Amino acid sequence: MKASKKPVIAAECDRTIDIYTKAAQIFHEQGFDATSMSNIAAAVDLTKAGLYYYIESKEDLLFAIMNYAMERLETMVIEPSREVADPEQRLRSIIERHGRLLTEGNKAITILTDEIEGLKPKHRKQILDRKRVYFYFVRGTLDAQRAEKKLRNVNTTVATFGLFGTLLWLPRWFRAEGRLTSEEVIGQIANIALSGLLSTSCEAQSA
Amino acid sequence: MKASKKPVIAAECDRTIDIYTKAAQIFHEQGFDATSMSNIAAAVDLTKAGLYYYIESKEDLLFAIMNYAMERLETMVIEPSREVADPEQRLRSIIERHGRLLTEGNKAITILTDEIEGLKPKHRKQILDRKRVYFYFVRGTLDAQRAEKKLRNVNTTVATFGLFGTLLWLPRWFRAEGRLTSEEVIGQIANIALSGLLSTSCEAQSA
DNA sequence: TGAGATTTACTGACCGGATGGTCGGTAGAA
DNA sequence: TTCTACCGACCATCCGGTCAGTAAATCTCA
Repeated sequence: MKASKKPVIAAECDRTIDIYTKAAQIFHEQGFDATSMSNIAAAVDLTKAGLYYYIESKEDLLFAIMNYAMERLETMVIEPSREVADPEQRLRSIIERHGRLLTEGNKAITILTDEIEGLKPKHRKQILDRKRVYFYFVRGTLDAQRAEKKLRNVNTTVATFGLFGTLLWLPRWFRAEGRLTSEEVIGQIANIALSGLLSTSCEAQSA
Repeated sequence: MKASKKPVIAAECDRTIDIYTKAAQIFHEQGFDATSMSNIAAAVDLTKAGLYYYIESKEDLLFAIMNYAMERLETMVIEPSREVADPEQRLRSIIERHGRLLTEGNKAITILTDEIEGLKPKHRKQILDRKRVYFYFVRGTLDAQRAEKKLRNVNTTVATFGLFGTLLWLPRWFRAEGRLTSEEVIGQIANIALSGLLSTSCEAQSA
C-alpha cells in the first residue's frame, strides 16, 4: 500500500510536516522545477524511494505544501481578522498578521505565490479558489472604508493588488539578520499602506 | 563557427529579437526550468538545432533576455527620470514609466524579476549589480524627499522595497483586456504610492 | 556575365546524463 | 507473523546540447 490516509488535509504526523517544511524551504531556494526529488529526500535523510513512502508524487507534494500554507493563512490571518469589526483596524490586522507569516521561517507561504504553475490545472484551480476568497475579503475591507468615506479616491481592486504586491514582495528582500526586525518592517509597511489608502490619518500612528 | 558576433549586447538582427521576445513570453508563462528548448524552437519555427545557431546555451538565452530588459529599463525609465529635477515629480516619473514597461506586451521585463535563479552566479551578479543601481536611484529619490521634509516618517529602504513590490506585482494581475486601461491603473498606483509616502499632498492629484 | 567558391541559415539524427517514479526486498518493532 | 518504514537497483523518458550535412543565397574573379 502507498502513503497518505488523509491525502490532502495536511498536518498528519511529525515526519510528514518535516518533509513539507524542508521541501518548501528547498522549493523556495531553488524553484520547484529545479529541485529534484533526491534533493528533498537527502534533506530529510531519506532515499528517494523512502521519500515516496510518504508522498504520492512531486506534484502531490507541492499541492500538500500549498494546502498546508493555505490552512495557516486562513487560521492565522483571515479568521482572526474577520473578528475585527472596525475596517481600519481590520486592515491593519490583515497586514500585520500576513506580514508575520511571510517573514517567519516557514517558507510554505511563499511557495503559495511563487510556484502555482507547478500544479496540475485541477489542483491549481482549488488553490486559486481559496486565494480568491482571501482577495475578496481584503477588497471587501477596503470597500467598507469607502462606505465610511475614509478611502481615498482609488479603485479598490487596484488598491488590493497594490497592497498584495507590497506584502508578497516582503520575503524576497527581508532578512531576519538585517538591521530592522520583522515587526519594525511590518509596522512601517502597515503605516505606508494605510496612509496611502485612507484619508483619515494623514500621519499614521507609529507601530 | 557558432553564432553571436556581439555576444551579449542584445538587439542584434530581427531574428534574434524575435527569439528573445518569444522566449521571454514562454519563460513568463511556463517558467524558465519548465520550458524546453524545443518549446522555444517551435515557437519561432525552428528545430532545436536551428535555434542553437542563434544562441549559445539556454542560460545564455536567459542572460541575453535579461540584458535586453535591463537596457530597456535603463533607457525608458532610469535615464528619462534622472532628468526630472523635482523629487516628487521624479518619483511619479519612475512609477509611471516603470509601470508602462511592466504592462506592455513585451514580457522580457518580468523575466528580470522572476527568473534570476536560472542564471549562473557570474551572470546573476552582473544583473543584480545593474538592478542595484536602479534600487539606489529610487531610494535616493526618497531620501531627497526626506531632505525636503516631505517624506513621512518611514525607513527609505522599506519604502523602496514596498514600492517595488506594488510595481513588480502588476504584471501578475493586470490584463490589458480588463476594465481598466494600463494608464488608469498606473495613475492610481502612483497616487496611492505618493500619498502613502509623502506628507505634502494629503489627497494626491488625479492622473 | 556567369561558373565556381564560400557563407548563411538551417535540419535530422543522435548522445550522455538527469529526473520522476517503481519494485522487490528487508530489518526491526508490535 | 504481520506491519511499518525504509533501501538499492532499476527503468523509461525527456532534456540540453552536438554534429555532419545541405539547399539556397551571396560573393569572387576571369
